[in-house]
Amino acid sequence: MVMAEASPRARAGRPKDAAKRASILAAAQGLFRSQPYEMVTMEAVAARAGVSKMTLYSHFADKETIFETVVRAISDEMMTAVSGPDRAAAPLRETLNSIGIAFLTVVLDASMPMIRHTLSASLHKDQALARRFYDAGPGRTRSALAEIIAGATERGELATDFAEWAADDLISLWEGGLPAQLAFGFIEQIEADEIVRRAKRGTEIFLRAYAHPGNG
Amino acid sequence: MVMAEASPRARAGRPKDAAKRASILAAAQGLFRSQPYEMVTMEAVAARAGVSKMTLYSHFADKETIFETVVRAISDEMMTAVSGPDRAAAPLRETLNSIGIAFLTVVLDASMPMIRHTLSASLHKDQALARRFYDAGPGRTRSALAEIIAGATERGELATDFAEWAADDLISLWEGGLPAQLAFGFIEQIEADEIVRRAKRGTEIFLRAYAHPGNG
DNA sequence: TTCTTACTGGACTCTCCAGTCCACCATTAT
DNA sequence: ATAATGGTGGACTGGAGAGTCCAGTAAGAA
Repeated sequence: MVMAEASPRARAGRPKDAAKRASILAAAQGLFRSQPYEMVTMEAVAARAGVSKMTLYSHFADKETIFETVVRAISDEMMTAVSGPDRAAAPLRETLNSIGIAFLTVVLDASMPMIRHTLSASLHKDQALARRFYDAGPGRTRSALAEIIAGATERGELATDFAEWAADDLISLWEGGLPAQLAFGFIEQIEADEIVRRAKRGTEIFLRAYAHPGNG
Repeated sequence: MVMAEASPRARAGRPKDAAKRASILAAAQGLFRSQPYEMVTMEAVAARAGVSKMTLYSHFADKETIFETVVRAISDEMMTAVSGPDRAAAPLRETLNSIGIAFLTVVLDASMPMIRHTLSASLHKDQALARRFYDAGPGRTRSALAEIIAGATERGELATDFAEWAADDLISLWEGGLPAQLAFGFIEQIEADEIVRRAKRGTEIFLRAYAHPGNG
């Protein structure tokens, strides 16, 4: 008569449908990515998920919880994208390029601006969530880059003053004017080619700016 | 018995109070800068302006009109800030620095993120307004920079491939990670010193990346 | 089978907010 | 003075959307 089973305890009655939960999240993600938080209605989420509104509320406490779950999912996506292949072996330029591509892919191709936008709105309520999101995504990238840059500086490949600032520079160069363009709605979608081009170009300029005087 | 006077025809009755109109705009600007559009209530604007709600609606048709007027005011601010001193005489580095400072001052110190945020939300309704805003502000800066950079390239001071892209790079370097920081709410206010530091640093890195091989 | 929980659809409550109406007072032109 | 318009405060309307309730049905657990 063991009460607590390790595995998810099968309660009596009909179990919740995991597929429904998934489709709710997918629907919400789609909507949160294409419009600001306030404009996403629960009705719309339910309709898009092909689910009744009550089911929404049975799986998630409220709108904010759904949003938070979506954000967390994207955080995970970012984490895996950025901390992808091991970077010890490859030369600096290749390493930076591949991180840049991964970063831009998530940040831009996933059409993050709306999410980011929404985040800043919900900050007033939940600064902790924003912090988590930043730490999991952009913040992690920044740290990883700073580490790489510091290493390259120690090996004499680069001449940087302060690795973290240099990492900011590199990220900025990758992004170029894109976030603004997206925020203003001038751009809808970005092709993979374009992402690669931008990442490579940003890396190149970065390396030129921070080239060690001795090299090159 | 001329009907149409050139000057604003003095209609019968009590004239509108220009000061009230101004205080409404000031109040609205303050609010729109500190929170997203949807959260700014007309009640709040009226209260902050020290004016009744009806007066709001007598001066402006509706909430969107007030917002648009605020945005236009900031556009003007940006324009004058950026197209400030004549730039023919001064050396390139100084020119870029002063533009950078002006740009950052408006974009960051005026705590634009919320406005930008709001803009992107209202895009769905009024793409034209967003375009106007961009053209008056960031777009104008970009063009001016591209022109300057193209000139410097012709004179052999810089080695750039495509002036507009280089302008994007420069702006990105000025901004560093700030827009993101602001969007996430990690930063509230930025001091003038910090702006100057960032502008100078960005310019320096830009010049290093695009230095003409021949120069020193 | 029977019990328990999940899901549906729709009606419903609550709250918030943009925008309006009204009765009254204030200010200016003629 | 008188007409015409501006401003005030408060009550009001209308709409939208979050979250709830309920009666009925579906589906796994015991």
